[in-house]
Amino acid sequence: MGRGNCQGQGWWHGKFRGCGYRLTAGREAILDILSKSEGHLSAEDIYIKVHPNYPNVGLTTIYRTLDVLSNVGLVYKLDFGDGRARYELAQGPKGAHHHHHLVCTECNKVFDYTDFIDEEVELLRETEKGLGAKYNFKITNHVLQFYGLCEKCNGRK
Amino acid sequence: MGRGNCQGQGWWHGKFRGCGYRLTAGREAILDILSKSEGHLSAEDIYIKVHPNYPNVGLTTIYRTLDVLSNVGLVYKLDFGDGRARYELAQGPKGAHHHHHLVCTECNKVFDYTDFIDEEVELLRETEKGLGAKYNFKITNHVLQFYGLCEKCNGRK
DNA sequence: CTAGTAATGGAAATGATTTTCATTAAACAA
DNA sequence: TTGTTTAATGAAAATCATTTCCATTACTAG
Ligand SMILES: [Mn+2]
Ligand SMILES: [Mn+2]
Ligand SMILES: [Zn+2]
Ligand SMILES: [Zn+2]
Repeated sequence: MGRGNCQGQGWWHGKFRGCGYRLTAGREAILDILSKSEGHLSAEDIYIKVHPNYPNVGLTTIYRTLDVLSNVGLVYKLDFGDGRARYELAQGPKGAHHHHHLVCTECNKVFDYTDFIDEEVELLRETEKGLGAKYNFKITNHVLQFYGLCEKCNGRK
Repeated sequence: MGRGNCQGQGWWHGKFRGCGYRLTAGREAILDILSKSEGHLSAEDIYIKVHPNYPNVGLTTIYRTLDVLSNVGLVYKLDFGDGRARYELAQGPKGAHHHHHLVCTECNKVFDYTDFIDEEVELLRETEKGLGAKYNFKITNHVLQFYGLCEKCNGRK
């Protein structure tokens, strides 16, 4: 990374710096990996991908950075029930790419899908409104995931 | 499955035995606690409640039994994102009591709700069908949870 | 450039859950 | 009832993702 140049790098600079966080090499490396990979990486996945280029970025920093990034809203922390958190970029250069997840309980592959998103979002919004009113609950987010067997694993039985 | 009930036993006796599992004191104690408590107990919660009456039932057995029970379909294993699994009876003597969850991210209380269940279930079924067809995915279950601040925690800000 | 302090990495700690293994006790046939 | 089979059990040790500690480093404003 060239020193002294704080502008014109990644598209996330503005948002990141705007929240009062320092922009370090390790953090950029992590964002870089996340933006170049197909989502759903675990902390260790990221560590393994970052390490060759930044051997001095430790796993601890990966965890800490992912925490910061998800607080800032740049990444989503996902839980597919396999005992380790997964992370994906909340938005790309073009903006948010809203999707939901289909998880294979056999091979643990995760599939993004956007079909039905509109109806889902519509119902979820309505439900949130209704529940919020009835229970005086201020809903901030939700989790909707489908689990099952992917084509490959289903055929293999 | 389904086999004659032995008299004087819990309502789960038939289902449990029908699956080829032995019915032990520890297992009955755990089912008993689950059926008498308002759901969402962690393994340790259950251990603490079972221990006074069955001091010789260890935490290991609690975990093992909960695993068996959820395989048999008698309990649901729930994950509210606080790092420990929670368990609730899948059905009472009267049958299934389908509900969804509202989780307070501040005090970690979990609220059951049945409102909107019909619309939710309808949409979920439709989505499952559509996704199953499009991705050749055999969907077996789903998770839908809302997170936010309960009345108390929201007011306290 | 320098002071102030956020960020870092490696080691140790944490904590829920699982595994190991010797022992106990359901289930069932005799 | 009694004996046989083998599932179930408890205590301790192991796992393993994530967090905490703490001494050191390095962004950044001034
Ligand atoms: Mn995704
Ligand atoms: Mn519940
Ligand atoms: Zn699969
Ligand atoms: Zn609350």
